[in-house]
Amino acid sequence: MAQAPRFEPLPADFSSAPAAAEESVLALWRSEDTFAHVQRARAGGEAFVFWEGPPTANGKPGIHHVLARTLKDTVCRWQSMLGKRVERKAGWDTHGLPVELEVEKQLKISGKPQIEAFGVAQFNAKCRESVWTYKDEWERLSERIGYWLDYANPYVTYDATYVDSVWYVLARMHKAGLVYRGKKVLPFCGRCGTGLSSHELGQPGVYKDIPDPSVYVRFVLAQQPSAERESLLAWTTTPWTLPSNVALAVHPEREYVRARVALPVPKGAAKGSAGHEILWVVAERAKVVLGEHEELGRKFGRELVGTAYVPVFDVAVPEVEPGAWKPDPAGSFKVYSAEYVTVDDGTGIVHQAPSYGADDWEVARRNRLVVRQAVGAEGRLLCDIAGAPEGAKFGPAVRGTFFKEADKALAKDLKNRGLMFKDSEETHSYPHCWRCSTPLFYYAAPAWFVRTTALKERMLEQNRRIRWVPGEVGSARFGEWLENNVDWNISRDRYWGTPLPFWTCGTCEHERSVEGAGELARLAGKLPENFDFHKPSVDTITLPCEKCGGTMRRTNAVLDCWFDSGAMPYAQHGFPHVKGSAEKLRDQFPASYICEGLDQTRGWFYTLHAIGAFMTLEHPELGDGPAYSTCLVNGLVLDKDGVKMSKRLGNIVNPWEAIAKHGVDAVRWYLVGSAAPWLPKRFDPAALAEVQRGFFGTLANSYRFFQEYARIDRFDPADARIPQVAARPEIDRWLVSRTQSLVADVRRRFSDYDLAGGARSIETFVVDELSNWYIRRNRRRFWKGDSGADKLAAFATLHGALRAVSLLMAPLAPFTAELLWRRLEPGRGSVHAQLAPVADERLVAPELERGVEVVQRVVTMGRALREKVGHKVRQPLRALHVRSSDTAALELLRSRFASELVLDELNIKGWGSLGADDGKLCRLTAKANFRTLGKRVGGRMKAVAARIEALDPAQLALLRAGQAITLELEGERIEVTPEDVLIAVESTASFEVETDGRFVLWLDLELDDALVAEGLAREAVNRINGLRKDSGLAVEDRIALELAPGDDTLRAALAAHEPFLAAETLATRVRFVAADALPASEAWDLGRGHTLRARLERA
RNA sequence: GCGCCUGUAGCUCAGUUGGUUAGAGCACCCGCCUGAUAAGCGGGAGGUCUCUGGUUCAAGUCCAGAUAGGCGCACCA
Repeated sequence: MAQAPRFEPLPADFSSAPAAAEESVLALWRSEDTFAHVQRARAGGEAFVFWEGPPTANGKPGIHHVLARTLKDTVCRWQSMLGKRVERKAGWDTHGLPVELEVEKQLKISGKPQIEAFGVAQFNAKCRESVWTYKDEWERLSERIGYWLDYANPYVTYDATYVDSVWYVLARMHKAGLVYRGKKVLPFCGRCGTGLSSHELGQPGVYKDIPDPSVYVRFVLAQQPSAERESLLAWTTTPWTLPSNVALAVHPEREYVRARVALPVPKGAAKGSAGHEILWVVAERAKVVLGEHEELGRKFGRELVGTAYVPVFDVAVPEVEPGAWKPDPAGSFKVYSAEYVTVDDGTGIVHQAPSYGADDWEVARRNRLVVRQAVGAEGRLLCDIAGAPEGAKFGPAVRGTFFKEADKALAKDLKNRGLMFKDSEETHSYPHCWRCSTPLFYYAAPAWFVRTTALKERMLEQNRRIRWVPGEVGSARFGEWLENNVDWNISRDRYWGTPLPFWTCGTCEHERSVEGAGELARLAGKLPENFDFHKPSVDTITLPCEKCGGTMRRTNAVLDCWFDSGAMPYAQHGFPHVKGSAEKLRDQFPASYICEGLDQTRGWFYTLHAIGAFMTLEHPELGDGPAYSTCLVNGLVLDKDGVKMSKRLGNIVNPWEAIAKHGVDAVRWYLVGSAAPWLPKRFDPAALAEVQRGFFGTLANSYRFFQEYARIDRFDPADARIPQVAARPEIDRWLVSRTQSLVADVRRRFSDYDLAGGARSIETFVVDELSNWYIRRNRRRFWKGDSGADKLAAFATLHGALRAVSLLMAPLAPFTAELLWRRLEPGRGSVHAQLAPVADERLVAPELERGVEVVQRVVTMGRALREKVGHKVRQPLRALHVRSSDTAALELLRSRFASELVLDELNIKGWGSLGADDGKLCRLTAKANFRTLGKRVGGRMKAVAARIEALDPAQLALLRAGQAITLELEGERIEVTPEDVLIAVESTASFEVETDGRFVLWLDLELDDALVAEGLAREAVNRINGLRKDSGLAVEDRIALELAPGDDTLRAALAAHEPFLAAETLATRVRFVAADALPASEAWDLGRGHTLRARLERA
């Protein structure tokens, strides 16, 4: 016979210091290389494709990363346990502004001129280093939280093979006609000197409320029709755009009023004493903007078109070539019509600065207006406009002033010159650069675009095939985003990024794309030694123009780094340039599952989707579906008061601290199990402690219990003498049945991405059913001396349940599961290499599960009743009486199994009466079963319900006997079956009962001498065992006991129950001595006036 | 302004296709147990299911509106 396994105890400090135990698991995984082993074991499995959204390693990971990574890890582990091959390639996002910004900070430089001065090559070298600042921290945390990822072979977005691949994607898009170069008004960051894409504008924290000026400016008519000065009144919140003004716009179909308004007067002077002026505003706004005024006339907007006015600033502002049209200087400083003008605020007259607004740009294009730029790409004035008055706290609006800072000086200047009608401040939400926080401005700059609008329908259609969890993120949020899709600005006038693979000819403007380093080498003749894709070396490569023979130079820009990460499905394999990458891509596309934060809707979720929509067209072998088929979205992690974590508030939870204190399994379990993943989550350390204690503590105790006795008895799960499940006692079959139900439930939920639901199911099972019911009920079976079939059955049942739990919890709590599994199944390797259990339907016993439910219900009521009547459970009582209308439940209670459970739990000698109704102590009441009847009788439900409540006992008896009865209602006959009537019992007794409508319970409270004696014996056992514990005895220590009862009744009672007493206290010898023989010991009060002294020693 | 989500006990959350008396954990109060023991268990108290209206025989659940919070979109001339 094989050696029985030694069930090792859990680490002694598992409950008090779980982190140490987890570290030991990590050490084991490291030494065994468990991850690699599991991956090898699944090498032949069907692929479950997971893509890791690449983090940037130049920032520290936080607690929200623990949530996201746990969700990723749990699903991957689960799928792996389903036998799937789950490749888990790590990835790093290494390009882009955030990196450059970090390096600028490091070098204590700021802005493009300083970078250029520092040297682009050196700057990019610094960037390449900087991206790894926190790589170790990321890897350490990922390892510590059990996030299994292949960090040995990550994809890195700056790697040559990666860039080579991204070039391929871009070049294919270019060849498909989807890439174009345009001049567009874009949100622009002056500090970074580059435009932002619309999804960068969607990053959290971009829109911030800041005070903006709100100014009403007079545009004085060039032709003054009367002696009183006449102006068009325009409103703006961006005075800095006024020097670049070239036109005004009005709505053609709106009415504008010519209003006579009193000029402002000094305090105390009569209104109008300073004279009047005439102002034009849209009719709807006249009252609000002008206040008291005299209406002199009205004109439609279209009638105002062509009206000329005097420029507000008489300075030479640089003009720029719009490119798309030839400007006509004669058109400047006139009124034009534009449909977009609204009357919700302002004056209905909109000042036009084409370079700084998309709508303005469009008006300028249609009317061939001149484009003036007083503010350049750095966000600073390109010429002197206005000085600051003496003593002003603000500076002048001179060349070099940052646009936001020019506002005050300009406003002051307008005021001094009498052109300011009204001047105030309003708080607006204003966009800021998502990384450097500089206020953005809209600016017309040349940029490269991907015509994603051409893919809109395809993206919408493919989106409908993605399973979003939760669904509304896809249907509403993402869908809406796609509906409003605009072309993707992929160019950034920066340094550290994938260079755009587009070359243009200086002579004939011919433009071409390059698919990768190979093609570049072919076109250029050869590439320099150690060719690097990055700036500046790539810019040294020129190509001969295939059209005119001129010289083609690469466009200066680099790629939006979001494109990098969106291209990871292809570039992580180096597709198509790396050998074998085509096969690899086909195997690993589309993703079965991705999971990131809600903020990625416009980030990675979009870029993957958009590029996927194109690549699946280019490469039909990739299928016609979306790039990913399931997307699990997780919400924000807030602090315990529901406040967003921020450095400023100091409420950031350090993941390391939480992990050190409670162990990462508790953190994982809490984060995933406490609520749906997409809901904002509060991180409450107190709740975390509760998870650790309540669930993990109980589970550990359950294992400890098993382990202790299994070891003593050398239990072997492979023992041939273990009875088949069918031959085990009911309570065992019950737990086996519940175990199977749990397996089925968790399988369904985990496979359905309902991780929280699965966690809850496991937790309920462990705490309520396994620990609090099964183990508590069956403790004695494990203690008893013999090693017979019953004991083996108990061991096997408990072992099976713990085994199932360790397997089911493995994806979510990988450490604890491993600790348990390795002890329960020594020599079988890692729990993570196992296949998930499959429920055995044949072992599910619904009648037993129902029976235990009934038992638990009656026991709970019985305990409440005992409490009510003041008899503690130690005092045995003669009988328990039960009344119920539920005949099936009564039948269950009568079974030996249930009877034993109930009577033992409640310490009662036997059933008193167990019946439906004796007509005296309780009464039956009937209620309609709305669920079954409702559908059938519909509108007559109320009447039927009333009739059922009024049924007489004879009819109830019929129903209880299983017969249907017929009700007459307004001439109609309604058949009522037993199922349609819910019969409840109600007590009519004058003494204490416990009832819940289903059962009525009462106790036989009469105590005879025998019951009292037994109660006393139990009291004695209780005290003696307390003493045992206080004396520091081990559980299996035998004792010699000396008892000194205070009176003869007690002496007789204890003597009568001596075998019981001895057995319960493990006394090998019990000796009764005189009361004064044990003077040193404490006298216990056993109640009813009895006292007892005792002494014990180890036998 | 528009869209989505959330609002259930003091706190954190469950609540299946509408159906009898809305549940759990924590905290609180009162007990119990003591061979899992620096654990464990039971009982009690605690709810106008945010509000209003509607559909329905029946609404925490469906519909409409309001309200509060969150997230997103748009506008911000």
